[in-house]
This record gives sequence, C-alpha cells and structure tokens, in this order.
Amino acid sequence: MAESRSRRKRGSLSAEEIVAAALSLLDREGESALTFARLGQELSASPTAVYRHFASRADLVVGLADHLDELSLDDYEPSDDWRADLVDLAWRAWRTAVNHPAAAAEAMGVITNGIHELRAVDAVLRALHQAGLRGREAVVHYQVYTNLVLGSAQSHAMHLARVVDGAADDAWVQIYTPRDPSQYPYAEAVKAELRLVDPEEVFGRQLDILLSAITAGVAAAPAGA
Amino acid sequence: MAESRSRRKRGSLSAEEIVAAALSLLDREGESALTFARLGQELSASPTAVYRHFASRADLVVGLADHLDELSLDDYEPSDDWRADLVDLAWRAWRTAVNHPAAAAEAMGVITNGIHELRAVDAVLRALHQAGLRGREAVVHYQVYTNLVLGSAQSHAMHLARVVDGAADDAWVQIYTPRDPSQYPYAEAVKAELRLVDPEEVFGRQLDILLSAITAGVAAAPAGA
DNA sequence: ACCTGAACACCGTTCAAGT
DNA sequence: ACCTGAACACCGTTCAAGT
Repeated sequence: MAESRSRRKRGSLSAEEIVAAALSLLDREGESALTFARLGQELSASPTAVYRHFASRADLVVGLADHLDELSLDDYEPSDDWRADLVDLAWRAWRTAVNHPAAAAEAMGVITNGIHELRAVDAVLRALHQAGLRGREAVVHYQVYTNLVLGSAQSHAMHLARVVDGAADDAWVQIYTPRDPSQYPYAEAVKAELRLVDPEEVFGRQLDILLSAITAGVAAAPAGA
Repeated sequence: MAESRSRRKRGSLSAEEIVAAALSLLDREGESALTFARLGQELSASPTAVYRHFASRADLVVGLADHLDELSLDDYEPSDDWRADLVDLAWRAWRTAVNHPAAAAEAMGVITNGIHELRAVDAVLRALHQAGLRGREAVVHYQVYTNLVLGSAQSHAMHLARVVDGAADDAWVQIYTPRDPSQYPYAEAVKAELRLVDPEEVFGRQLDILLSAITAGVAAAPAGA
C-alpha cells in the first residue's frame, strides 16, 4: 500500500491549517477524533509536526477556541439597540455550537486571551454600557451573561456531540421508571413532557429572562443600591 | 521493596468503596488522578478489579455523579416556601462543587438515572408546582433552573480544579494588554474590576434573577400566554 | 515557532487463569 | 456484578537526526 507520505516542504505547515484540519476532523468524526495521529493523517504530515506550532494538545484546543470565536463574530456589527446586540451575540455562540458540536464541546468555555475573545468581551460590555450599567454592575452582569451564553451553548454542544460519538440518548426513559413511582409524583406527572423540551426554546427563555431583568433593574434602580 | 499486594478477599470490594476511593483520590490529587492504576493502589487491589463493579471508566463516573447527588441532597427536607427550597437546592449543588471540585468537574452534569437524581428532579418540580407553574411552563422552567444551577456549579468546579491541577490563573492579565487598547475601550475601562468579581456573587445574582422572573411571570400571566 | 521516525511513559480495556 | 497479571491498542510527548 502507498503508506509512505511525501515529505512536507519546510514552512508549508501553519497554525491556521492545523486548526482548520482539527475542526473538519471533529466535524466529520466527532469528539474522539482529535488525536495527533489522526491530525497527522489529515495534514499528510508526521503527527509530531504539530508540536512546531502548538506547545501541547491543550494549546491546540486554545487555538481551536480562538477560531470558533472568530467564526462566531464573523461580520458582527454593533447597532444602537443594546438588547438586540446581546440577543445577536448570544445566538451567534449558540449557532457555532450547533454547527460544530464536537469542537464546541471541546473548546467553548476555554479562555484564549485571543483577539476575537477580546472583541466579544468589548462588544458585550459596550451593550451593557448602552443599557445604562456602570462599574461593578456592568462587570457582574457581564459575567452573568457570559456564564449563561457560553455555558448553555457548550452544554448543548456536548449533548449533540455525545449523540454522534457515544451511547444512546433515551436517558429519561429509565430514570422515570423507579420501583415506586408514587414516591416521586411531580416527576411522574410531567415525565412525557420532559423529553419533548426544545433546548433552543430553553436557551431563548433564559436569555429573555436575563435581558428583561437588566431592563427592569436599570429602570428601577438608576441611582444604585 | 514490599510491592507485592496482599490478595483481596472474594467479595471484599464494593461499588460504594470504589466510588469513595475515587472521590478521596480526586479530592487529594486533582482531576488527573482518576486512573485505574491509581484506583488500584488506593484500594490495595488490582486495577482491573474495578471492572467487576463498573463496566467502564464512564460508568464509574456515573457512579461518582450519583454519589455527589446523594451528598448534595443529604438531609434535604422540602418546606412550604418554594423559593426558599429552590435557593436551598441551588446552593447545595454549589457547595458540592466547592467541596469536591475535581469530582464535580468530572461528574456534575452527567445524567445518572439514579435514585438521588430522581429525588432532586422531583424536589425542583415540586417547588415549581407550588410556585403555580403547570405543564409545559413547569417543564421549561425546570430545564432553565437545572441548566443554570448545574452549569454554573460545574463550571466553577472546573475552574477550581484547574488551579489545583494545571497552569497559572492570571489569564486576564494578558488579554487586556492588546497592541492597541483604545480599540477596545469598554473592556479597557473595567479590566481591573473584571478580575475581582466573586463567582459566588454572580451565581447568587443569576439565581435571584431567575426566581424573580418566575414570581413575576406567575403573577403576570396566570391564564397562560 | 522546520519536519520526521523511533522511543517512552501512560492509559483504558480484554481475557485466560487463579482463588 | 469474584480477583489477578499479562497483554493489547492507543495516546501525548520528547528528542536526536534529517532536510
């Protein structure tokens, strides 16, 4: 078999190409595909060549996270409507998680210190500033918003990625078949409906609750405390 | 060296003992300590003995998650105040994450189908029922509440666990030193404060926002839609 | 931030054999 | 849901040597 690889030209490999290969690998084959061996195949290079561009696997994941940040912010322009901006930014993160579940499961929530992350941080803080939040209030709500958006998007991505990669998804079937169902009447009463909740609807609700609280909070306590 | 282990008596190992060993291992040595080799040492048994009680490493993590559920719910009693109950349950999860960061980082957010998880599901649904929520509304808010509590607690646990295990924590120092700070004025303006936000305060805020929304929503739209 | 191949320590899992 | 030891396939990482 033609297993001997043609040698890569000097300087022909780049961090960008490696990250792109990692992303398409994860998209096609799921979470467990991101190994040095598979990356080497994908790049037609030695697995160890990656170490010339990333210090470790963890460092590569940071590079991947930065790329996901870039994809999420592509063509983003702030408007005059802070609430619309925060809704827009939130769904951008969500869509990235849906489009690249395995990559998002691995990389979303990683702090990159990259330029695109900084752009996102600034965009969120700008919106909160326009909402009237200042100083400590702005910072705390920045954290609340970020926790909500990144946490929800990553956890959704993990769920989607596990379906591709691993075991069955009918988890709820078993949990609601305890020995004595009458001991858990509230769980029993809604067990059918629990399986039908749309994660997207939950995310939208969660976002709406937070943005309404910001609106109300600013209106109610403009002088602080 | 006295490296030869005395043989374990037949039936002397149990799933409970293994989970307890895994937990104390994670508590003492951090996330990377949960391996079959270290578990074997801890139990004075062959690493492979664990396979008599758990089908795989993933299955062991489910057992660990179930144990964390049990620890979280220890001595829990519902009251007549649904809001106080939801606050209580939320902080129980948070405290488990703080007390066992490495274990919570690994196991929290895993669906166990276990009895203690079912108890928690029922307790949350009971509180939402007492808040006046029914059917679809109850189920959606159950998901919103669970996403918030489990997501926040696990992400906090991950943060705490990484400090023990891995690299430095001064991530923010670098991100806010871009080439041209004036391009990111909002981030620049609050960079000092961003590092000082207490995760516990953020969690409390987030919880308060959700519970207030439930109260307001029930008061505003008791007839639905 | 050059690329490769061999080697190392480690990790989850399997399985025949022991008690 | 018995326990052990040897073995297997795999994975991240290092490093001397090649271009």
